[in-house]
Amino acid sequence: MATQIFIVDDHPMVVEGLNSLLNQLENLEVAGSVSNAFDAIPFLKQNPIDVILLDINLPDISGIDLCKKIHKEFPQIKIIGISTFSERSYISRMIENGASGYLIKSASKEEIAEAIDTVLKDKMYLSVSMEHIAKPLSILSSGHIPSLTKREKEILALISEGLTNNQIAEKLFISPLTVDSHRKNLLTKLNANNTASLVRVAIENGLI
Amino acid sequence: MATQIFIVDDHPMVVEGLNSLLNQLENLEVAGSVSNAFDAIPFLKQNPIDVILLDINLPDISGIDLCKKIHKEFPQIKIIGISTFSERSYISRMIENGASGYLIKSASKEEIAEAIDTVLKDKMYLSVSMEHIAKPLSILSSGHIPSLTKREKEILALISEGLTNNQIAEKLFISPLTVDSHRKNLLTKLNANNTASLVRVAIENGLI
DNA sequence: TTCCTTCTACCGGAAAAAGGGGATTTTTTT
DNA sequence: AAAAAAATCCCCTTTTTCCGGTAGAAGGAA
Repeated sequence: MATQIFIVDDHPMVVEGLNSLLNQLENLEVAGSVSNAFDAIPFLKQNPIDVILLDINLPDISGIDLCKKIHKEFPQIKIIGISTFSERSYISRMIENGASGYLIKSASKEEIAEAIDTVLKDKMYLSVSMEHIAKPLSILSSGHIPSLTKREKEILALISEGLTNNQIAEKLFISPLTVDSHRKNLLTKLNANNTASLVRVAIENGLI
Repeated sequence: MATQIFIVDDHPMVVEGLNSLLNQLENLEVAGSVSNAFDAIPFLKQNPIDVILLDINLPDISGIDLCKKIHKEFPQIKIIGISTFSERSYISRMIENGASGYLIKSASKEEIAEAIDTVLKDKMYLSVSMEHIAKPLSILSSGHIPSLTKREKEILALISEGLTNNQIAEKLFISPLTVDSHRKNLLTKLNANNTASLVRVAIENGLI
């Protein structure tokens, strides 16, 4: 029996495109598609699926969370994340949550076929197109997304809004020196050398 | 003769999807598609096109610039911008540069058909799906998008990468004082009070 | 209870940025 | 050629951030 593919993506254009591209390939069959996370689980309970192509940005819950859920309930199903390159920061988190690979939306038919092939062999597939991207993610490449504490996230958000240490201190009823300490920790954790790169890295990694 | 459609998008999945969706509609014909800005103009010189579906994120030059170029050279051609909702900040600039409408990638077949229909009647089409988007754009809603000069964009990018005025000056072979002048102009133009908000606003508005 | 993390707070000095000017040259447009 | 826009450079002062530490208090986990 042909490999059963399931598509989870809320962009009709993309679903239609994947359908059309996959139909040109041998030994594959698109068993179905849904446009949100909510409908995905029931479908999987009813149908024997081999590979899921899962968009990272979904309207209801994030692709990351859905990925985790699917991987827990259906560990035999291979998951390939799909994203546009602007959301590349999510990728490593997908992998951490059970995905076996990812494709960016500019992937060619051949790359899609290769990705499916690779994950079916229990290997990890990483889109080569990724390498075309000019600036690789500093943090992504180093492997781990730094975990920030509640307070740090709070202060990071205020920094990105343009508040100074003094203004933040006033707002949070703490000493400006404390804010400065948090700021220093943020710079270290996100591997930034100043406020500018701090904000950029934070936004790129979805921390804000 | 059927309405001639031209697609400019670097995501094969999307191109394939649009092709497939548009073929289901009457009185339309997809005359061709290219995956970058460079190939777009030559194609337009050779083929009589009515409507262009133009992705905002292209590998070579930005969709905005291409939009401007096409509108200048082929003013009779209607342009519909395409973007995912995360890039919604570009939309108003597309409109300012000659686009007649935009669609987000989660648009349905019916919306796409309506968009094409609308722009052919010399009207503006704005995707209704847009209204579901949670936070409206600060600058978009306030009406005007600041236009930055080449040098300003260049310096803005370097600032966001964490370079100081001195480092930027060295890199561009200009005086640090000049860099500082540009920096001050950037702060004014983007209505930011410091580097942090400068970088945030810049990223939110797709300036980086 | 001890360990660990988080949040808190401090010092001193150096470096960078912000604010508010002014002014000349180069490039582009009309 | 004239006007407008962009890019260049400079001064001064104040504010803010960066860097290098150190260290106590609160709270949860082992």
